[in-house]
Amino acid sequence: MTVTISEVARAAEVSTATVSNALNGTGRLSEATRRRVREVADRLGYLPNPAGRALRTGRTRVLGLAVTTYGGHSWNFSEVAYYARLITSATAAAHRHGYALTVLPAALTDRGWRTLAVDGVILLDSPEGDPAVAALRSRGIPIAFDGRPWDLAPGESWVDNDHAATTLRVLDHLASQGARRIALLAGHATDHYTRSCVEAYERYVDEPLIGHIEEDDTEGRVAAGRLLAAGADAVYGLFDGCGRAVLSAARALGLEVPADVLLVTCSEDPAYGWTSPPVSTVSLDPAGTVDLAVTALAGTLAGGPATVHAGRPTLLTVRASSVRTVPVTAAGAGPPSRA
Amino acid sequence: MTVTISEVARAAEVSTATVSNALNGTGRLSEATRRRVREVADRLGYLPNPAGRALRTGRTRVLGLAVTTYGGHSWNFSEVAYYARLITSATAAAHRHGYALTVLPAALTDRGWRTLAVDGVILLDSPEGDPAVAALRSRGIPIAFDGRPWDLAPGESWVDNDHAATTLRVLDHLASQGARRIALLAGHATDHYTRSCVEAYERYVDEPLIGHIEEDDTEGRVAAGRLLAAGADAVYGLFDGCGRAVLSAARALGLEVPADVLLVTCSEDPAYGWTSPPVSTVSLDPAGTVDLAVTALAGTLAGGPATVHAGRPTLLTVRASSVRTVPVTAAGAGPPSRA
DNA sequence: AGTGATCGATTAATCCATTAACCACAATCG
DNA sequence: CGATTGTGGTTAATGGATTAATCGATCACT
Repeated sequence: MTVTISEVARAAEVSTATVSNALNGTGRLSEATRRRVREVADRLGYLPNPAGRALRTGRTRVLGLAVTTYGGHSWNFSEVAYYARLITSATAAAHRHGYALTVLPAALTDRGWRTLAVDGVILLDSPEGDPAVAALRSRGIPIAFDGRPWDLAPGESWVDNDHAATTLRVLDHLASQGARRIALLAGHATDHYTRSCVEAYERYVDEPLIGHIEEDDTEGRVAAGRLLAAGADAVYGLFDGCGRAVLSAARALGLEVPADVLLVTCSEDPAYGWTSPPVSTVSLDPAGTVDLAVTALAGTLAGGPATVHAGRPTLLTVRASSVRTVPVTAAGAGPPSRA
Repeated sequence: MTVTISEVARAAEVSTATVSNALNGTGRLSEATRRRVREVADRLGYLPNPAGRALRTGRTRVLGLAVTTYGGHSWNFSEVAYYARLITSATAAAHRHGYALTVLPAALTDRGWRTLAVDGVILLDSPEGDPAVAALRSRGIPIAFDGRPWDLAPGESWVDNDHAATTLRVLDHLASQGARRIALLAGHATDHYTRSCVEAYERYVDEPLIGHIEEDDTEGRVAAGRLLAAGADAVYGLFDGCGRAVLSAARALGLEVPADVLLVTCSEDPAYGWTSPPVSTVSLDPAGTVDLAVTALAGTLAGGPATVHAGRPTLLTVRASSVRTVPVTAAGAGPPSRA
């Protein structure tokens, strides 16, 4: 069924070493044999057995992508556009560098997953004291971080936006639209993203008003409702679902957006351009960011140096939900509000 | 750095065969040695080398997921909620069965990807004459189809919805709301999904009016605009972006939804519940469907029989966009229209 | 002619785990 | 007591590719 290197060798009347060298462009061979071996290999439909190769070389040409943020709550985040974009972009980037990519389960340290063969791992929003980091390091598996890590070992790359700056920009924008009491809708996670935003927010406002949303939509609505009930006249949501949660909660309380409550949410979902009213969003460009992380990891694996891309740009798209006066439609924004 | 089976054997003062047997629960060993070997392996932090194991057993415990539908246009579909859901669900399902999952590039037949080690592959919406099918079959790699295949080899499973029935149901719904000239917004692909829907549509209407959308948003808007200009008073969109395309085109032409144009789109995006107006959607439950495909594939790999799940249920969520009279809000639907 | 390079290919070791075949020893049976 | 069965392991072959070491042959140079 499957043809091995020795069958090619036999057919081409050379040794397996010659076949290997011919196909890999290594060793010292005459152009004639090199070509002949290649032809024979093609004719026979030879495909190197990945297991054999991996066993010998110790490399698999596979990268892992792991989300450790939501520890226990593995994989409920399938609806979050942020991850969807990120995963597809990471896959494409890996392919570009000649790697396959497999998405690892959150419980990276479980038995059974320690046996998975990957040349390197991209960790998303690794929280403080992440056990996955220790596990990977002890196995000598190179890491690249998407989202600033808590501590960095030599040779490790990372990529991130400047979340504090982004937060300040959003808060400034909300304040400029007349917001007096800005609330923050955050999550429970202890990753760097959440913490940076919360810290920036707490430095900015006099009296912090923070709600916590997790994957569950109902919980988000409740948290948003509490913020509104507590007198918030503007909300900045740090996660994708926050926008819908606030819209929903506002409606339930009989509040109008943006008349009574201003709203900005972090999201990659283009649909926020078509909601009623269209919602202002902050895009973190997860696709571009993870692309850099993958590229950095591939570079490291190829023997290159570690790299850091801090402060990657974010994009605030102002839509009707956070505008009190004249609608300001930025590039890429949705249609004007009809409210 | 990494500890091999022979180091464990040496430490436990047994042969490597005994270690292997002890750890895998095979062979005939006394409980005492079995336990002792396990302890030593734990203490040393032994992890079986996947390459060595794969080489010997011929199995890798990795599944591949390939989207061949959009042939050349690889990976622009990162924004499509359908795929995002599907990929994450497939990953979770694979993990549940003890497999890792890697998403394969569209150009499956390219050199370099033929060398990837997977025990089986799930093909999404495989088009007619799909070269990937032939390639996989010739390599003896088991296939499970998500979306009815064009031809089926023994041992292959497939899963699909009943697209003709779903289409009829949507068309009936639109007709019941007073639509006289229903247009279809489809794609260029030749997969079974597109074809089933188009055929059902063509049998249903007297004078077909079909537009073609592809990944590009602008193109979609243009196609939708043409349909509306041609006098369509209702549109059924087969893909996720169709809803936004029609909303956008209608607005540009000064048409109201649902007053002038009724709209139903296929989508998994919850955001359609918050658009203005909320858009009726058909959910194909990609997560549940691919889960069955993965399970079927895992079953086949475990020696089980092939399975077929035809006619998996779809869910039509009626929202304001396709209701002329009193809003009918089905379970899971968004908020009532405010128009 | 003898010494050294250089070329072109081969030999054989190696990566690590699995497993069929085999072996030493003790207990059981006729 | 010799033959059989069972127990608890070991030995060695195997899977497929890579690669350091080696080797024969040819050619150049002193």
